[in-house]
Amino acid sequence: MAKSVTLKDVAQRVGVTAAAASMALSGHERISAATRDAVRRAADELGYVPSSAGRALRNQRAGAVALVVPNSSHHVFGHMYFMHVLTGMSRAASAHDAQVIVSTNADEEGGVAAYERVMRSRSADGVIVTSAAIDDRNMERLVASGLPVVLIGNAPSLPDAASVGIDDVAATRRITEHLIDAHGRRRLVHVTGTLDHQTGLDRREGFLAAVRVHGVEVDALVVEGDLGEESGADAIRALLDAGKEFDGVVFANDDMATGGMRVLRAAGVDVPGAVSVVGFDDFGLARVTTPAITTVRVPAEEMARLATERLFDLVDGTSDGPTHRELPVSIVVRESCGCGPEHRAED
Amino acid sequence: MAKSVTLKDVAQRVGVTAAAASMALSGHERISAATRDAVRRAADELGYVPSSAGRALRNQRAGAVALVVPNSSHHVFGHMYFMHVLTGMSRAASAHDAQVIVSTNADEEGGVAAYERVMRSRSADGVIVTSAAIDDRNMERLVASGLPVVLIGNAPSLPDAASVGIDDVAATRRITEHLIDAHGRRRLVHVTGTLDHQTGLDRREGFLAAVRVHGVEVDALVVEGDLGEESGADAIRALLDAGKEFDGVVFANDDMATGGMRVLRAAGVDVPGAVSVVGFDDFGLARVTTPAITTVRVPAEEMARLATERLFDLVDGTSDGPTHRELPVSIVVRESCGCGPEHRAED
DNA sequence: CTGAAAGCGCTTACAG
DNA sequence: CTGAAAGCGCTTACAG
Repeated sequence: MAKSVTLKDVAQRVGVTAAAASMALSGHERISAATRDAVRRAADELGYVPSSAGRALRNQRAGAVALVVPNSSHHVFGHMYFMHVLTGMSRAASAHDAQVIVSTNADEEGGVAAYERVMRSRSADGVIVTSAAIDDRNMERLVASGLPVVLIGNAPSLPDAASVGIDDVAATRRITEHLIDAHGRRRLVHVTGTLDHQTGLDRREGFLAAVRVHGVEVDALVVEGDLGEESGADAIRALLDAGKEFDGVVFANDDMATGGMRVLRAAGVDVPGAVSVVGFDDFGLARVTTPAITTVRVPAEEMARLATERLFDLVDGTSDGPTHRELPVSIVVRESCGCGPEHRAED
Repeated sequence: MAKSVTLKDVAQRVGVTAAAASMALSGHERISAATRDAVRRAADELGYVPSSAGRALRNQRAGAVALVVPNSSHHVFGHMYFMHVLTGMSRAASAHDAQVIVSTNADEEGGVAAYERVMRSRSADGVIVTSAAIDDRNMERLVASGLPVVLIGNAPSLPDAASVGIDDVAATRRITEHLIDAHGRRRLVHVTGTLDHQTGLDRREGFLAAVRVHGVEVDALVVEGDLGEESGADAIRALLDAGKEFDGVVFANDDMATGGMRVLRAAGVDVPGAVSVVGFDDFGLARVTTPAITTVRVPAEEMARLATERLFDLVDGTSDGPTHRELPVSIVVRESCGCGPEHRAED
């Protein structure tokens, strides 16, 4: 490793101690303006940047936050989602001069879960966890340990956890009602997400609430999917093969909607003429399919930004206990439901 | 911060010094098997994980590698690309017990570039840089500084840099030739990427080489794009408005191809009937459009994995100077060119 | 063979 | 007011 510039180097050049140089750089008042400026100039000239390790050790603080991605969700969520989350985290972390560590947690069964490794090694001062399965024991342990954690999403089973999410139930209910009210659809199908994740349960509940209220539940069908494009295709194929009749499909995400629409088209079923389709997420895919998908826009980046802000509060001790923050979502109306050109229905 | 378990805690429980405990955990031979096991058991029981800061300070090594994303390329590359890169990096980093830091480098004009901050603060032992502009002075400085850096992509202007890339020229030439040879297209258009990036130049060169060799350069048109979906749309719209005639378009990426196809469809031009279209990247988008896009599959994850392996070689000093590694690419034949069902043409 | 010091780079509490 | 020690957690080179 190339020898790097330390505080001592800066101090020596100015003829003060490292301690004084440290204070000078931090603007401590006991250092005269003259030496303060001299030290800062020297630091600039030498290209001094504080050692993160030295600082972390002394301050008992890593100056970094981590994004932890449970194994289970590797296939579960599309890549785009994580990019939005990373972008949001980076934005917040930059504002706090902190680094972002990504722990895509390969395969760790027994032993300390990757969640905890990051924390116990103090590489990060806190972690953002997203899309963990409901019964993820490691999550529970981590939250119980008292280490700073903020979840993205809703976790009713972890009431002690700070979290930032959206109202999946209400959103799915609204978009389902759009099919019923605006398009007169009555024979509705819901293709669920993974049901070991809270979003899967919530979106299904929202769908069921809508059909119940509108009295069209007798014809409603629920098919289990896994959020993958193929599972959307499989679900529709199974329905068609079984001779089921339906005029609207509420997919728990856009990926499945894409797969489902592909099968419908191949079967000669017109979307949205014969069957209205809606999705969920709007992470990029929904806009580029043909027809473009009417969907619920999940503000992933903003969720991540807020979650990270909250995490810093926790780390700094500037906060008052865990709270759940809920963000509004909007429905982005495109073509797959039968509406005209794209527009957005605000919350 | 919750008080964490240190080596001293482990040592005390067993009744040895921290130094001995350290050696025991690392399996140093001077520690007897009995105490070695006792220490390890104690470490397990207490949930001891070494402090990354302590270790980094002592070892003069962060145990982390960073992914640096220049500002300039925020819009330039789609999100998917970065996820592939991150996945590849994580894989390699895990194998070396290293963390991955993401430096999405907000806005830093003067002063030390984010590139260098990460390195000088020794938060990371080396960095992977992807998609830097050709004339990025900070890149040059970083490479010149001798700090471990590996580029993803080709950088002929930085011969001293280790890098992992693909042959953009050959790949674009091949896919252009596919339009000429397999589909008899003669009036070809190329919509370029950003020309301040090497891939932009290389893909254009590949296109030009193909039309030259096949004697169809008289009708060839080159339009400058910026890799964004809209710029693909704009390029085609301009061509149509100008009354240009063409029967094949080689887009420098799939995003632009998507935008271009949208405009063609809106103008009533059949793809691939009247105009064949091909893209580049295959990061996910090309598969879901209608028609699906025939494209060059860029092995981004594998490039990142190899680049990271190379980076560790550099960090460890296990390597012999900078080298450029080139990965093979394949052409994924789908519908937009006029071919039948999807298949892949290997390199 | 083993015990314990030294020192990585930093910052703050303490001694003078 | 200012100088310099102490100590964060770790590991290895050194002293005994």
